[in-house]
Amino acid sequence: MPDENPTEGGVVAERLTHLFNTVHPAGRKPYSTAEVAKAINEKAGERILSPTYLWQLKSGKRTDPTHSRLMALADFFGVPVAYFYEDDTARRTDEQLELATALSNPSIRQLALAANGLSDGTLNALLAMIQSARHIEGLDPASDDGA
Amino acid sequence: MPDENPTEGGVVAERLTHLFNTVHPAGRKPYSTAEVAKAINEKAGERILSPTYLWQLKSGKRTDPTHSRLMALADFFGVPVAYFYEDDTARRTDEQLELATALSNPSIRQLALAANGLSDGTLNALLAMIQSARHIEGLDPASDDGA
DNA sequence: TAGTTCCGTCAACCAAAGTGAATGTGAGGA
DNA sequence: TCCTCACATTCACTTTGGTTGACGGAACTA
Repeated sequence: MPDENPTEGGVVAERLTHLFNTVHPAGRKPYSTAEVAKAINEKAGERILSPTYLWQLKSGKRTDPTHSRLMALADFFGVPVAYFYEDDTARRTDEQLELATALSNPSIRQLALAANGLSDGTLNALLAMIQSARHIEGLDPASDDGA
Repeated sequence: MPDENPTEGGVVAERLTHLFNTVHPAGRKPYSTAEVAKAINEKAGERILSPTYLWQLKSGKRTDPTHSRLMALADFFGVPVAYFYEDDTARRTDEQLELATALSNPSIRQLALAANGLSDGTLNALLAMIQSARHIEGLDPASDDGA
């Protein structure tokens, strides 16, 4: 039988795809499966998974990985293991994912920490400044899908 | 032959054995593997694992179960999945998420997100501005404990 | 246009996870 | 003593997680 159903086929696939699309250094296109596999293996110092298998997981051909491999993946993307299976963990994590990648830039982390405690008025003024800077540098307006 | 080498079979076996020994209704002897397997399968409404396999995990003959099975076991014994592994991975990701939640001020979130992708020069300029704003508003200079 | 490289995709294969059925053993019970 | 029941243990077998190697297409270069 042709398995078309994307939700039944695998939550893991869905979440993984989402991670690939969203978690990557700014100004860079998404990681390839080969890159991620290589990074994971090198960090671990042993072979954890192959590029092909990672692709199979991502595309739903394989659905239920060994816990140790899932841990390695979660670690790489900086999400808790439960992200791949539990809905509200995923939702909460997603909200923080974009912020977390932004904060992987040391300058931005510094910025955020420095801004902590400032009055709302000042924060708004700063935000306005940043928005025009984005415009000047030819970036998209920052998405503000506030909770 | 005396007790098997406890490290040989892996952490999972050790933890699982401990759970079998300690987690059971008072005034009752420990669950048998068959009991646990049956309980898990009945609760799930489908076959998750066999008694034999559970015993193999417990005794270290099998070491790296599928994540879904591990979840079922953790659920039965009422422990988090991470319990079965020496999970400093989990601890590290948790810390990461803490940083994100710590910055729960929506304005600062917005600020950080908007700043994402800006050039280093602009970021430095912004940081300088923020620093003087702190001064003006009578706040301490932002601590910059790097790393 | 041809050569190179990287990537996603696929199919055949291998190894390890997971099962079923049989054997051994000790505790009751008639 | 013999039977039986519940459990741990073992092993040959099946299933599926995971790998290897190859192919075609897109992007870059000469």
